[in-house]
Amino acid sequence: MSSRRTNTNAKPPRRSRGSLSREEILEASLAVLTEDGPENLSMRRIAARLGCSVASPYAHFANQEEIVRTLIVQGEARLTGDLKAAIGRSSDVYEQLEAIARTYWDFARANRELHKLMFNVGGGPTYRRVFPSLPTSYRVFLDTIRRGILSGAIRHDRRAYRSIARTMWAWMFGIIVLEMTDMLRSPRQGEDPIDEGIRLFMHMLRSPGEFVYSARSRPD
Amino acid sequence: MSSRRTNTNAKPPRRSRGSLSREEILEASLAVLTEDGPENLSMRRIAARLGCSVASPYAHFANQEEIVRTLIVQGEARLTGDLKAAIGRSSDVYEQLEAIARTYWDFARANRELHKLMFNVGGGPTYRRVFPSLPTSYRVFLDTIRRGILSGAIRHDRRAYRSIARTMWAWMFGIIVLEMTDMLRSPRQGEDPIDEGIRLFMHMLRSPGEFVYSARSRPD
DNA sequence: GTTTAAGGTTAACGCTGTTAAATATGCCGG
DNA sequence: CCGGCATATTTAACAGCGTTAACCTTAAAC
Repeated sequence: MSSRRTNTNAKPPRRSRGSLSREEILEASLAVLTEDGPENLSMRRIAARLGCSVASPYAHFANQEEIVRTLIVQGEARLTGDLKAAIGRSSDVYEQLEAIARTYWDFARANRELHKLMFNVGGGPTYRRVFPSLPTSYRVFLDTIRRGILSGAIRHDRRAYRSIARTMWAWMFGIIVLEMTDMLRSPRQGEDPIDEGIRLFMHMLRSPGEFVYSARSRPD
Repeated sequence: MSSRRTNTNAKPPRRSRGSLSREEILEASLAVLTEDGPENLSMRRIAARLGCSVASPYAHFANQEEIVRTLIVQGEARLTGDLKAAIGRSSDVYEQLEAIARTYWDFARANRELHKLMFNVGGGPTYRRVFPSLPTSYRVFLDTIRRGILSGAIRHDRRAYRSIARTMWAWMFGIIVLEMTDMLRSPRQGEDPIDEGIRLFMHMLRSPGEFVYSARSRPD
């Protein structure tokens, strides 16, 4: 049998010239990411979903890293947008901080694989220094703490806002990562582990003190 | 020239029969891990370091996952030992908790790549459910909080010890991960970011309250 | 000394990212 | 309407990854 008759080895339809765009590639990458997880986000799976060959995306992105970094930056932008919208719903600093914690938590749960990729947790490609300096999402949180202290709503040493923000941010980040990697035994039925931490930190912020800022308190 | 004369294609020296052991393989794996990071912990690099062929380790371990899991379990045992030694140096619960936080921090900094592997942060092979239920290291921490509350040193609701432990553990874990992935702007010169959090949590624990335990406090 | 089983090696498969070379296609000037 | 060009797309290849079947060597048992 001639190979012309059998369509077994018929060439796959070639994609026409301008039919591939950065947006389309990013969409397919995000789809692969959310369906298969960051550890399976490969160029070949992306190409398969696009119906193009493995090398085609390289005409639009320098390499896989550029795709991943773009996904991360866009995810960061979405998270930052969510956080800004959350603090816009109240003028009380404590309510704003609660809203930030819950919004961050909800974002991570609604975009598990993307969040893993963004913070390089749970496998997937590893690239150094994705965020330029401070992530904008953290900036929103830091400024909220700072506003609360400067306005007097949070009665702590002015110099302490960075320390408080770092500690509370680390808690939020940690509880999310632990939850998303199944390393967390949940609290009682019907409650998110984020709630107990919110209560704890809110209590801490409401009780005034100079405790946070003290130079070299470590005993030696 | 006969191939016998040139030693260019001389066969590499074969390892004799019992010369490979589980311990030796684990040592080489740990060396590759600490030198090249979890994302480069490959069977081929391990074999190269051992001077054996790629397939030899498969006579001693079922697959790469078993090697990684063993490294993780051994790392967990070391960390748990460090934590137990740390709380043994004092009988005051607050000092014990401070010691746990600093010990955990020091362990992570002294074993960066191992810690990344243990908690699946910063690339490397990903396997589900490495720890059976609760990591023993967390168990040590949880019991310390529990002792403090039951003894009355920490004046909080008895039912709250799990919540407090989860929150403080998530903070420790988060600050370590953030630091190890270069996502943390450090506090002032000469101070570890762990110190400010310790002060904050110690203050919180010393101020009594029922705030932590309250059912369904989330507004709806 | 011969046999045997266990451990070591080799080569291969399919997966990964990446790239040089070949091919096809859309567009633009004539 | 058609030729030529630029470039998007494809193909095939390379190196490295985990894994395994088949082969080989060696140490020990008899």
